[in-house]
Amino acid sequence: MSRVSPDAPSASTVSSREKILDTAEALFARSGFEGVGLREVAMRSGMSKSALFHYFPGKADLYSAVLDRILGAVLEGMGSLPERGSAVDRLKGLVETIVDSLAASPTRGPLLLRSIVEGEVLDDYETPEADEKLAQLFGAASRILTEGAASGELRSVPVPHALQGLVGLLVFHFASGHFGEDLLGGPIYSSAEIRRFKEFVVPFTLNGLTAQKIQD
Amino acid sequence: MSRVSPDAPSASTVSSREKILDTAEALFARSGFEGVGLREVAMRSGMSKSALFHYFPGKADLYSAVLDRILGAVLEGMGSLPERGSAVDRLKGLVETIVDSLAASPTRGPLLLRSIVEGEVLDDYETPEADEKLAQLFGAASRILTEGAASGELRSVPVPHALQGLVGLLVFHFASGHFGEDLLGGPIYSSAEIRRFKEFVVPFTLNGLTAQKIQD
DNA sequence: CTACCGTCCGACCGGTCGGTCGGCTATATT
DNA sequence: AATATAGCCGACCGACCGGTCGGACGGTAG
Repeated sequence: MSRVSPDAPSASTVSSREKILDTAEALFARSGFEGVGLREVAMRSGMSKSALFHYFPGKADLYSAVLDRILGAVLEGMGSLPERGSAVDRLKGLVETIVDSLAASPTRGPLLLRSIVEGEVLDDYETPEADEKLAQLFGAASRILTEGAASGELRSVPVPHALQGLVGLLVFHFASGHFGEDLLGGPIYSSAEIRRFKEFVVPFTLNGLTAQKIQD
Repeated sequence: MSRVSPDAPSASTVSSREKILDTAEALFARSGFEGVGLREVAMRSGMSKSALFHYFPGKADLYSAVLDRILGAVLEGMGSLPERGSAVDRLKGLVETIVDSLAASPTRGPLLLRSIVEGEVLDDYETPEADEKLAQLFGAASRILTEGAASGELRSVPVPHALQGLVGLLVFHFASGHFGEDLLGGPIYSSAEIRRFKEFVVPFTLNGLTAQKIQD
């Protein structure tokens, strides 16, 4: 037994499994959990539905795997963020990094937002892995907010509300689909639009969270 | 012929139709368009599925009617807002009014957000009535932003981005379900939480959009 | 050569989907 | 009394759902 990993799969397994994940990510992002049929996932992955069940025990597990992969990608992007320094700078870096992660693939925002909104009826895909990643993500963000408030750099706002506001601002923008494109008058995932969005959302967030007096 | 309206329905018609709308609104908000079966809507409305088709030609029409009713309610709440005065005050009034409208029923936020996210695959329920109401809503909001920017009261931000940010901030909060309740540590639709949310989101929005200099 | 195992398939299962159809009943009109 | 109409129902349709099952195929190890 010379295998390094106890479950190292063959090359074709890897490609098939990843192909399924890619396909499922795109479809789940577009149509949601209930709106996607495993037949379509399998067909677009170039295999039969039975083969799909060879890699994932069921639809919910497939969804979980997709969600977990996205959370991992977002978290990975946050890995290089500095842990110390000006809270404003760190907050700016956090927002820009999350925007970059969401902008990297047009499926991430929609899928994340759907997973939240659809979470009411589907607690199935709440895996420990995803929970852990989510906790890390929010932990890093809330650390910036609390430390910034302690140093007086940021306004003292309720951290949970600020976190939820950030999610709403950032994730929704990339999940708004036709609605957003109608409003903005063009594609959301063009590099120009991503730049414009950053130019709006970074100052908006910083202005909203920094300690400033309204001159009246 | 003493009827005032040419299609004035009987009392039972009104109650049945409204019962269907109420039931459908709750179910669509929880499970989305694809996740709701007309059998369940009919059963919970106290009638057979066939009777449901007597009132609505199809599932998409039912969804459209639900959506239109919600947009009408939000728009109605905005009717008493002043058209003149300080842009900051008007913006504050707008945000608080929208929050009140969304907080009035726990189905409105989820349904609105879902209708946006699911809009990719379902352009069916884009009725002229809903489009008109949406245009009025955004028109009122964008008027505040442009006039405020012209008078120097507000920062000069791209209006579409600001509108989309507002939608993300406000609608997402009330549509975040279990996710939001876990984050906030309690129910979203309690009067205490609604007050806390206002206390966060109003200054956050005003600080984000008013013209202030970051002292550095 | 044989036995095994990962990969994949077609056929099938019970069940649910949105939607249709013909007909029943009660009320209102003529 | 006869007719029309609104409101409602049970039965049914073809399509699709997630999931199961037995087996085919090919590479690899003994």
